[in-house]
Amino acid sequence: MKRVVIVDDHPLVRTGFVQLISDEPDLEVCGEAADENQALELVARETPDLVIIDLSLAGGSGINLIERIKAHHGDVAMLVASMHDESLFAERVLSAGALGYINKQEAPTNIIRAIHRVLDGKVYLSDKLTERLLGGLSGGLAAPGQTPMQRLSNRELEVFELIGRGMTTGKIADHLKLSTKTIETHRENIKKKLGLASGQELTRRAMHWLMERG
Amino acid sequence: MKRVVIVDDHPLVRTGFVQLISDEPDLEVCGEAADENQALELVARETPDLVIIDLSLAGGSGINLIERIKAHHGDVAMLVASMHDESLFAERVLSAGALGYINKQEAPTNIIRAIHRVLDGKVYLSDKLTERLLGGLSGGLAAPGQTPMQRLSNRELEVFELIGRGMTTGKIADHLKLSTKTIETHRENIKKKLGLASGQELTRRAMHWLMERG
DNA sequence: CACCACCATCGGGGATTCCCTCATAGTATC
DNA sequence: GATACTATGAGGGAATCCCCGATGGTGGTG
Repeated sequence: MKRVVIVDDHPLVRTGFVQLISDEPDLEVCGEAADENQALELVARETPDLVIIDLSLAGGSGINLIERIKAHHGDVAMLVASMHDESLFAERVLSAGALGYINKQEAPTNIIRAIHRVLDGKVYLSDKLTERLLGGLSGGLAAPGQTPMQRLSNRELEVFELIGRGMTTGKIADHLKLSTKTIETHRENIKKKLGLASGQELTRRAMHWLMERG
Repeated sequence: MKRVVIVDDHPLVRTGFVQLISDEPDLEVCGEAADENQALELVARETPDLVIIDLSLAGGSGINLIERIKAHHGDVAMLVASMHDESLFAERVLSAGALGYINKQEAPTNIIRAIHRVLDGKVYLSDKLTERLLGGLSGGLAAPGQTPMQRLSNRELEVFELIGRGMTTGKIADHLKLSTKTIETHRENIKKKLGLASGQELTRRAMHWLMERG
């Protein structure tokens, strides 16, 4: 019998999880929390096998909670449930210490599957995202253990940063005194290295990256 | 015994509602729907006393659904449940035909209270919001220029949100079954109303806005 | 009712960007 | 030197951006 703790600031969603998990013969809910402090206290007291964490917690993005649980109870499995598009957060969530990322819109069957996979110590991501992440790695075998970001050349990083500042392709070309075509190529290469599907996503990613380092 | 239909694209939240409502002696759930079409068909077939509607439905902002239900079944009560901050949507929702607006973060007690009020044909809003709306009426009639965001029309708000999700113009047109040209015009008008200079800025603003409200 | 303001829906047309593919010179790395 | 990566650029078709304008609908206001 695996014991599960649920962290979500929406009572309705918590109830949904409890119902879903209670229907499984090998799972039981041993506690609910609505915020970060409650969650930490609960995990310390109950020492559950799994913690399900909502990303959009009020106050403290959820990622922080993952890191703190990881630090104090390294052996507990964590599954993140979010309503955001995964592509934005999945990597950060994994590197913070969680084992899986699932969207709340998913069918209950998939949620259950994710829970079981994570309890087995395996990573769970949607097929689409797994594809994307693995694709990014296989694209360049040259630099194995590196972050996708670290694989960017200096020039590419420079362009990436300017994109994050909201500059258009033309402005960047102007600013760096290069051809528009060159910037377009850089954009393509960056997208390839980071495993991004569209220019919009590139802009999005660049912005987020900039925000994290002031 | 009052009969309730639930419209929400998150299975977990639906389960939560069902649980919550089943615990009330005078309420029962007579159907669930995950999108607009299912919802309309269900309401026509079951003729419930109350429809609980999630605002952030995938495809057709929920406001549209309210209007269509109002048009075809004017006598059914509608309560909107959202995870968004009420201030932006409450007025739109009421003028579209719903009787109440509640945040999913609310305690179950409050949700039940809202359901009962709306079933009685009365308006339900949070204390804070009631205050604000009434205050707005009595205090200054200069109600017009509130937040720039509030000056967006329903459709524009819908497009804005999809932009924030990273959808391209084409995807949005496809998603809403509209011409690309229409979406382009909406983008232009949004930019004008929010005082944005470029499409990049529009994307940026839309993303930020989305992140702040989960 | 007539009028006006706004809304939602489309189109034209030129400038720009996107996206994919290819190419060349320089520079490491081995 | 051979091989890889980097930085620079081009070609071309599709899509988008951004400035116009247009139509029908709806909601108020005199």
